Amino acid sequence: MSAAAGAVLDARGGQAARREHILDAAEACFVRNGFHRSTMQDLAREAGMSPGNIYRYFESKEAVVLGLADRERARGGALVERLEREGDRRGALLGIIERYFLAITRETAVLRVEIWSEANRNPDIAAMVVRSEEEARLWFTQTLAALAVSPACDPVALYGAMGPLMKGIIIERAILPDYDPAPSVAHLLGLIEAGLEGRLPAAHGNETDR
Amino acid sequence: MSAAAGAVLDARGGQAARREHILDAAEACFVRNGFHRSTMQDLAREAGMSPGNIYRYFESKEAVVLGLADRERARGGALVERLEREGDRRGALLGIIERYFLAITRETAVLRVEIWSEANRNPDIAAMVVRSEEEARLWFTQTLAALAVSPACDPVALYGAMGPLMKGIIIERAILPDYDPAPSVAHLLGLIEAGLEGRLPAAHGNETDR
Amino acid sequence: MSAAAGAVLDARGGQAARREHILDAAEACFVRNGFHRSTMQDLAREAGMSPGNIYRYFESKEAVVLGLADRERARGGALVERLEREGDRRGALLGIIERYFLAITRETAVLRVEIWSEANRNPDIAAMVVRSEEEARLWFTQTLAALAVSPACDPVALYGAMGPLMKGIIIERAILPDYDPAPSVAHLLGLIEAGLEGRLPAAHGNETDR
Amino acid sequence: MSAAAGAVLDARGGQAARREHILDAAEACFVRNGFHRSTMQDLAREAGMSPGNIYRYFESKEAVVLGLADRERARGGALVERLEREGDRRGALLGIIERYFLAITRETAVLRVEIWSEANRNPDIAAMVVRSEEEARLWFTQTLAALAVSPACDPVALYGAMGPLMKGIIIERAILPDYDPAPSVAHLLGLIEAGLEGRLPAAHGNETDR
DNA sequence: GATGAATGAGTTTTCATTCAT
DNA sequence: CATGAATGAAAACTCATTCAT
Repeated sequence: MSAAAGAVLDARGGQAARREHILDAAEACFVRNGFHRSTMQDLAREAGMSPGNIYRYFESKEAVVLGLADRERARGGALVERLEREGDRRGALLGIIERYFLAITRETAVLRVEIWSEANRNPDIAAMVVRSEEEARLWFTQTLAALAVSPACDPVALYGAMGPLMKGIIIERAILPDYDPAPSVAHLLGLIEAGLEGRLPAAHGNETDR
Repeated sequence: MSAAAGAVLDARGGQAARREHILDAAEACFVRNGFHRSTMQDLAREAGMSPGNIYRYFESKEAVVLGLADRERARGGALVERLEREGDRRGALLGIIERYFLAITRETAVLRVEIWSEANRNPDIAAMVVRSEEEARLWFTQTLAALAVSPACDPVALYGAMGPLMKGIIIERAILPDYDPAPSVAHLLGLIEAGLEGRLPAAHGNETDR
Repeated sequence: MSAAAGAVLDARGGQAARREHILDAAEACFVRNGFHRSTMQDLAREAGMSPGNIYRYFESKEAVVLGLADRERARGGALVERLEREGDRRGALLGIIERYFLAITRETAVLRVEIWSEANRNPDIAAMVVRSEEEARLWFTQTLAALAVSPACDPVALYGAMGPLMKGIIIERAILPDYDPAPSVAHLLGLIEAGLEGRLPAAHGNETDR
Repeated sequence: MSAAAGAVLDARGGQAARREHILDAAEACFVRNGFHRSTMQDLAREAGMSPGNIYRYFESKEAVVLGLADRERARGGALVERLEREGDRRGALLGIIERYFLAITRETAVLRVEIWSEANRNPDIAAMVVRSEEEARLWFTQTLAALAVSPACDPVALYGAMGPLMKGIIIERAILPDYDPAPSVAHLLGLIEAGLEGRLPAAHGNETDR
């Protein structure tokens, strides 16, 4: 808040830091009250700045959600990068699952549902969500391919099985007050294990064929 | 659902039929634009009536969403009942999965995401979602228990594995333009099959224990 | 409610009786919630009839208030007439004061305030109020003149002193929860007594002359 | 109240001055059309600002009326204080009567009736009115006690006689187009004079006892 | 006559966005 | 740069009034 501190922020990366700060505030507000029940005044109060000032960093309220969705996406990428730098691919895979599913906070889950819901009406958000999904799919299939221990392993099919399960864990975390993700995560890990070994418990006789 | 039935209901249906009619309109609007971008004017136009008239049937806009969530819940129960009357338990289980997951429309999926999201800020909706989940859990575990072909079958654990998967299918249907639920449904059926036989591909060594 | 009873009402004085019935309902509603917080639906429910039907007897909601104000006025006249038929002028004067001030109900007082307030914005009501005041003034001055026991009695000046006092009693009855009108009524009677005897405690040296 | 003072307040007055400004506008509107026929748009136009801006200073339309009632109450207290500072108690008493009854404007009277009427349905207003009455009662009885010239003076009884008279003057000012309060005020002064001397023309034989 | 469902203009209130300071 | 007062265009909701039955 001091003039000196402000000057420092302004000089180098001030713009970006301010955006981050606003996104933090927005995240807190959106998790608490959802996107549509949070006003720009709320964000401003939470961020400790004036409403008008937010518009110096984001074109509109919608742009804030978009920024939030994008940050979530980028954070996933950054975590992956860090985990891969720190260890092997298997560790990265397990780390991602640990962080994004086993240890997911209700806040994160709620925010994700909020973004998915917003994608239904905001094409920019929808595009961001699709891009995010695409990046995840790409990384997972590549990682699974690299970790395969059997030529019968089909990374694409495996990720096809993992995808809904992962999203479902997030939903349950968001909507069920006492949900414990541990069993589902264990199931997810079992699924991965089986898939990497090429024995994905798959389709068999599909009884609901039309 | 047929045009004829609709006409009969409209002609002399009274209070309940009007509510249904409004809920149909609301569903169309909410799927198209989401809850918060749909105005009461929109609903009224879609329903072919005046805005004020909607308030004869629903106390508020929130009550419309709640009514929609409740109708979805009740429809599930009704479908279950019909399927059980028409055939055996296995048929009912497969029928539910066919209808709610394999053949799910994007509209239904979007509406579901909308309701889940709304549960984050509307306690009435949250209660309705929890109730709905509870009813589903109860029916599935009972049905699975009845269909078990091995004493090792654990219906509660099995439903714990199925739950996120089912919700994830709905999410993917809602957010991914070209999503085909068939593979995931096949996976779900395989999971059920295995679970009923008591060979649920379970926890094993949990590698992400903290 | 029976067809026969309805027919009887219709044949003779039905119109007037229905108006009275509606005015009763309106009075109850207006006392409870005031004119502006009472809806035509409220009146209809209270009157046990449909909203639309009220419009067969009153042109508009405003006409109902006007009708109520007029009925209050007419009732005063009728009471006066009855009292004068039953006894002497002094008895009539005391009877009016007993009924309209000593034994005034909170409901009546509230209704009166409601009408006075409505006169501020509805010219028809204002005219009715003025007419009502005029009739009262006329009757009181004539009666006071007839009852005078001294040639020094000035009925006009006396009524000028009584008027505000009487209205003030009504106001206090309406706005003060535990108001007891007895002392003020006693004062009013003392004032009349003195006035009739020509010793009205009047102006003396007016210290606030401008 | 002077144009100069108003300008000063407007220029750099902040929150409180803006509230005053809005209350002035509200007063004008309410006197002209009554509370229920004045819209927030009307207030805004009269105040020379946007409707939304009023809500920065008042929570709701009801809060505006409450603010107005409170300002009237406070103004009375302030006038009393000023008069007492400027002169003796007798002067204060006469000054209040001069200002609030002899020189009362139709606007003030109408506003008062509006507030009394509103008290019938708004509990906050009712509480404010009761509080206001209580303050008046307290000040008058204390002042009368101090001014008593005879041990027989009963300030409580005296105020009991004055109260309705004072309110009645306001009513007549509000509802009678050509009302001149002078005679009634003279009567009021006579009453006070008599009361202070302990010869209140009181109850005597109450002829309407039941 | 009577009903009550329906209308739709009008009202309060909110809030994203702007802009003078 | 930053503020926060101000805007004004919606939006939810109400209710006097109408009219098909």
